[in-house]
Amino acid sequence: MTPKTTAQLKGIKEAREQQILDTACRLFANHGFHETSISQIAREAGISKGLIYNYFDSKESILRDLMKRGMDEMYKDFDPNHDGILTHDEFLFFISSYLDTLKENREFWKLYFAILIQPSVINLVQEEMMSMGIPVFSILHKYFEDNHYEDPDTEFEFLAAILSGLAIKYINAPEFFHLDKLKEKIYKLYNPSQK
Amino acid sequence: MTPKTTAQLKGIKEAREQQILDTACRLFANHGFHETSISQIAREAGISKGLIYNYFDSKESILRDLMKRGMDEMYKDFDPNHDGILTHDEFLFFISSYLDTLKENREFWKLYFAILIQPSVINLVQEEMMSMGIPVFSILHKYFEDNHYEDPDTEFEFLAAILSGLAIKYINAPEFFHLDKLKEKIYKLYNPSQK
Amino acid sequence: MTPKTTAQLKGIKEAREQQILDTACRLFANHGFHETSISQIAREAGISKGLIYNYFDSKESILRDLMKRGMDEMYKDFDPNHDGILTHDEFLFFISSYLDTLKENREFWKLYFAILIQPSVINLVQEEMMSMGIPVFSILHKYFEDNHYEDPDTEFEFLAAILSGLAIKYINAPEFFHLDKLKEKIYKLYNPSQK
Amino acid sequence: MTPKTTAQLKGIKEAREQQILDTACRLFANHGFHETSISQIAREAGISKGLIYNYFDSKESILRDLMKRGMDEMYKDFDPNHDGILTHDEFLFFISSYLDTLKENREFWKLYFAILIQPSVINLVQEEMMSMGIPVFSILHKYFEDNHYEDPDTEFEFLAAILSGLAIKYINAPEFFHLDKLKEKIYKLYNPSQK
DNA sequence: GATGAATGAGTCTTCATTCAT
DNA sequence: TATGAATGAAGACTCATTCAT
Repeated sequence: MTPKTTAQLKGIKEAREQQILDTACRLFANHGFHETSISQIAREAGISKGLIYNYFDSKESILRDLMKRGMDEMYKDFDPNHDGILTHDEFLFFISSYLDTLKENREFWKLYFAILIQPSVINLVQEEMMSMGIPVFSILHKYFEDNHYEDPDTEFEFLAAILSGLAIKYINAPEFFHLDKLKEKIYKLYNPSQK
Repeated sequence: MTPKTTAQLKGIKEAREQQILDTACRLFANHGFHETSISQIAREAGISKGLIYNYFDSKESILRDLMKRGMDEMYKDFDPNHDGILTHDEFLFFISSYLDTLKENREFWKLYFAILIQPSVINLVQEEMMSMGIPVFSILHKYFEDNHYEDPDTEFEFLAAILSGLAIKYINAPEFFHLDKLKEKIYKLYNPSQK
Repeated sequence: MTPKTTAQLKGIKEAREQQILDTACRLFANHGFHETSISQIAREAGISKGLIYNYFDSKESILRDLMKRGMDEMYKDFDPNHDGILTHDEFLFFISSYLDTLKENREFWKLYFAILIQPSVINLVQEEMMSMGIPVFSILHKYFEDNHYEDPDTEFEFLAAILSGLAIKYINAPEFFHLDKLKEKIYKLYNPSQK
Repeated sequence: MTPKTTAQLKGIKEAREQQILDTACRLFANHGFHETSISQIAREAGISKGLIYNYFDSKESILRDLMKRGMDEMYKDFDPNHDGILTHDEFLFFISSYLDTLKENREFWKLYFAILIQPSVINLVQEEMMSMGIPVFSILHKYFEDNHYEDPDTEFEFLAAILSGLAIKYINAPEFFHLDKLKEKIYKLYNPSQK
């Protein structure tokens, strides 16, 4: 009577979904969103074009899903006790895990920055990026205020630039960019004794 | 009556070419390369689609030309006496004029970073970017060596990250990014007294 | 425990079949044949896509079946004693029940006329329509001959036009078309005293 | 300097546009709107798919154009002096030219009724059909009022049904439908002496 | 019998590029 | 030189139909 069990179906669906997202992330990141075709994703994921539309409403929605999951992953180590306040240790821990995630999720970061830059694409995922990004930014900003930095605005902007710059450089040439040493340098920069 | 002189013709040709490049730069930067059509460039430049192909072989070649000219412009203030060596003042001047050019040529920089990030597009302009970029990078690196920085590699990578990061942040939100104050902060960072 | 009897199974099958046909009729009539998808029929009938193919060979065969059943229903009141001859009363009764069925089976009629008009679709159901339609037409024609109308051909054509026209108008705007009054008008038209 | 003259271009454009409309009308009428593909129109018009989009924004807009032109043509003989009032002669003339146009523009009428019936299509051209249809209907209705028919509403509905019915029958089987004789019959019907 | 994941051909539409004038 | 009509390949998306379970 009953065809495939619910559990079986759920398993298949989740595996397929992840398979599509992984392939799409890699292709979007390396070739661009508009430059990657659904056919290409299907081909590389080893499935048919049509099947993709059983799992996602549109090419855009794949991107949105990708961003949403990436953002969740990206900020999971941020402000660990979720009190909206960053201690110095939490601040350093954030920087450290940010640099670590660059290594671990290079493909996502490539995608993230490619999208950040393309107005035609950013509009598609603005909501996803904003919902995560804004709280992080404001907590970081607050950190500089709370710690009595002379010019918290500029400090925040500077840190944001460094973090973006490191990311963009590393994702494009990981073999020439030594994150561990750079991490140390940043640590020194934000060591209270030298503030 | 009198047929135009060769010089006149050349003048017209160059003007048209520049007109096409300017329009293309603006559109590529604001809407993306693949999202900008030749028709759109023609329309906004006030000429016909066909005419563009009298000046450029293809859409790609417009992009290549654009990058080539942009790079020339971008590094024209670098190492002013072309001795391959950067004095401290020349170093600061480079940073300063780099930040200035971000303001003046925001459109080009938008394009530059969008392209930098997409390997599939970068291949089209790799030659142009390399031929200009490598000497700059090696001279900067040499600066840190010559000035006996502890770890010139890391210093260079860090500076490169800062400059890229500033650019990418400023490009995307110029109203929230205060380049003048950031310039000061960087100056302090590289002030010998604090090395 | 006891496996279902053949009769029970047959009952289920017929119920399912009717359920599919009803849903399909409603959707085909309201959205068009090509605009209605098998998924939609399945969803609205509360069954799975695949199951439809246990009952019908194809989407087209659903339409064919629908037309066949509709035609049967449509002419069941025609020439009640099946003698191939229409008395005046039978003639009026036919007109009356035709108008009544427009009200009762508006959905089917919508479908019928939509199909009637599209030769490319009519081919799919031609056989069904012909096998029912032709006898009706010839009996009607005979009625005008038997009753010594001046020009039976034209009379028949005229009546056919009226009946089709009433249908098409009523189907599309039942709230603006008053079948009862129109029925009276037609009755008068065919009242022998005014022939 | 100047490429093709303006006149030449205009000539080409108009010819092409008409060529596309003619082909589309024939195909839409005979196979249905949704069932006709742009490729098919292009193929039968002897041009490329892409070219169609130089002349029309979309498949829908072809249909809209078609309806608009057809409506204009269709009502050009209606209420010739445009005073909003139909004399008896104008009334008969309208019926006569309506029947004539059925012969002359059979393809358009096929399209018109096919569309009238399909809810999925009628929405696309509602505006075009309403803008012409409503004034005509109200003037016809007024004719029956002005001429003191017992029940103008029913008279109007009846006439509308006859005209639609004649059309639908004729366009589907012109060889079996004798418009001239039917015209005479209708004339008699509306001859004042028999009112 | 019943399910729904999977397929792939087909649809509308866009656009870089060519070419007659 | 300059135009824009014309082409055709490619893209996102839909859907009838199949089939393993």
